[in-house]
Amino acid sequence: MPSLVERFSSYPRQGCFDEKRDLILREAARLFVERGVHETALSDLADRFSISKPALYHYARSKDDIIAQILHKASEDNRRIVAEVRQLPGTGRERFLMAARAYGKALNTEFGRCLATIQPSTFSKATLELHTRTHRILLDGLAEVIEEGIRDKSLRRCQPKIVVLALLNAMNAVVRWHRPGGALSHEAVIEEIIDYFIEGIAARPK
Amino acid sequence: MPSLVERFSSYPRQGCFDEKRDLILREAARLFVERGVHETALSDLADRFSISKPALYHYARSKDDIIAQILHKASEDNRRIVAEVRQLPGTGRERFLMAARAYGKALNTEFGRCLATIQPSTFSKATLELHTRTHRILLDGLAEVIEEGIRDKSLRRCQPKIVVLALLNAMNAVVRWHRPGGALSHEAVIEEIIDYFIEGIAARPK
DNA sequence: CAAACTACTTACCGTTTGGTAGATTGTCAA
DNA sequence: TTGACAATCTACCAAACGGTAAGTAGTTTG
Repeated sequence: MPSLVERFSSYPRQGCFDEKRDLILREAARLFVERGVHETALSDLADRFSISKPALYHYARSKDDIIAQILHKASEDNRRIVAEVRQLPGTGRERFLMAARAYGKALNTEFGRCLATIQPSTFSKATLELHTRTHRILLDGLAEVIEEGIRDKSLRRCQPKIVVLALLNAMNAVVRWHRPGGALSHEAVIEEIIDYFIEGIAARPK
Repeated sequence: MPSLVERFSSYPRQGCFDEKRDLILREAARLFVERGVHETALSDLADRFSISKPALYHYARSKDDIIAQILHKASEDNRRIVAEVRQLPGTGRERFLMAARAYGKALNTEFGRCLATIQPSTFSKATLELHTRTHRILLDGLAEVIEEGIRDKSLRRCQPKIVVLALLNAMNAVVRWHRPGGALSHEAVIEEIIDYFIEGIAARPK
């Protein structure tokens, strides 16, 4: 599979605006995860595609706009997860498992990894507000599923919001410490973590 | 209780070098957690104590040295936790609980919070190496306790390293999302999270 | 008192970085 | 062919920041 950079230069000079922007955003997300936002200069990003720094300003209004666009793409996945889990049949426990797996999968993309590792202190005020609002949707959506699990007795009594925050952050951190190529794949690690949590809040036979 | 800033100016002009440095490091740690490392200029830190920026260079050789000193103080706590848990009696499960609680307590200090939230991408190469090495000690120490719990049958079969990483990161994240003054204290939140994990990996009666 | 030292100060420097102005090149439609 | 537009370039700027040079109060010591 050709790298993002190779695919960029294979595009014609004109047209393909959306595709090129997507490649730039994905490479930016990769660099932000790898080195951090402040350690990634726009000239670094431009160099990766062998274009000049001002050329980036055709695809984004500012550095913060790059971040905002990345967050927007990533949070769309999260919105979708919440929307889908609402329509899923089954017990609260089963649906929570499905939602957690979906989140783990979305996490394993450039945008997902960036959303998981980026520090809100690097956001502008407007971007921070947007991020907070969309993050709330995910948290509330998942906590709701746990509450249903408690009601239908598939899960024990617990603090749904704390469970969700703990699980999401434990999964997010995988992006920081897990390096592919080892004994366990990203999916396997995610599955393990979900398993510990579900077991931890599962209803117990008396 | 007087703030760090107030305590600084109450000291005499001379003497009290160690105390003053400690206050500066703690305030730096607070700012790093609140705004991030790159968003905290040394002049910001100096302003908090109403001193000039070069005055800071009496207490640290560089900005990275400030970070390194903070990390050193925080990792001393972690070393102590590992050393103490090795000498503790009881099952693996009981000892893991104690170690996790001790970590949660150390987390609720300026240096602990900083260690938990700071991004390694902001470290210099030397500081990163130091951090990686001391972090390993904590991870290995805790994983070892879980392995003993599996052997003594107080814990079920699981992946000790993944459990430790998931738990520590779930706890670290509390620093980012928990705001004191709500319904639950820091300690209560930590206790909840530990409980989910211990239940998640506890041995089951057949 | 005077030397020596601690704990600062003001003024400054070099570098990096996000962002802009304005010219230029390639492409397509009329 | 030519006008219009998309895409990109070179050159540049202002601001911020880490860090340094050199000098100066206050304090202790002989």
